[in-house]
Amino acid sequence: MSQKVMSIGTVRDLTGLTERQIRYYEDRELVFPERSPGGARKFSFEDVERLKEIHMKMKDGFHTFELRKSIAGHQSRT
Amino acid sequence: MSQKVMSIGTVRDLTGLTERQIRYYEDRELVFPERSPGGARKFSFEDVERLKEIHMKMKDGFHTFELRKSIAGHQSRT
DNA sequence: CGTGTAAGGAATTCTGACACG
DNA sequence: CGTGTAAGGAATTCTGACACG
Repeated sequence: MSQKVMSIGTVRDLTGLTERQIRYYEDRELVFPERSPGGARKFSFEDVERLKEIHMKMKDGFHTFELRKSIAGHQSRT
Repeated sequence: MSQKVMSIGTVRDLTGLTERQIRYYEDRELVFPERSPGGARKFSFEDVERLKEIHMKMKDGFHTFELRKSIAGHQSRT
C-alpha cells in the first residue's frame, strides 16, 4: 500500500480532489509522491488516504501549516 | 489490490516485462485491465502478480492459449 | 507464436504565472 | 491562503503494421 504507483489523474479520481489541490498539498509538504523518470508524480494508496484526511481537515477550517504537524508522523522527507 | 490504478509503464517497472508483452498478454485474454477515458490501460496489483505468473509459465514452455485455462478462474471478462 | 520496432496521433502531466480574496 | 485557469512543452500511451521464425 505504500508503493508509489498511481499518477495524479488516478489520485484525482480516487480522492475527488482537483489536480491543483493535490499539487498544492505536495507543495505544502503534506504528501510526498515520488517521480517518474519523466517527472510525473507517483502516489501510493496511503497517499490517497492521507489526501482524503487532509481535505476533511481543511473543510474543518485547518490550514496547511497546521496539518503538517497534526497529521505528521507518517513519513518524513528522506 | 484489485483496484485498477497503474498505467502500463508502472506495470513494466514492477514486472520487468516489456510493454509489448503486457499488451500481448491482454490481447491473448490473460489479463483484463480497465481503460481510462483517454484509452490508457489501468492495472491492479493483482494484475501485476498475474503477469509475473504468466511470464514464469511462458518460460516453462507454455503457450498463451494453454495459460488461459490453467491460470483462469481469477476473473472473467464481465 | 511471441516479441521487437518505427510511425503518427492523442491524452496526460509538468511548471510558472496571473487572478481573487 | 487555497484554488482556478490559460499556455507551451515534454513524457506517456495507443493502435496497426512489418519483421522474424
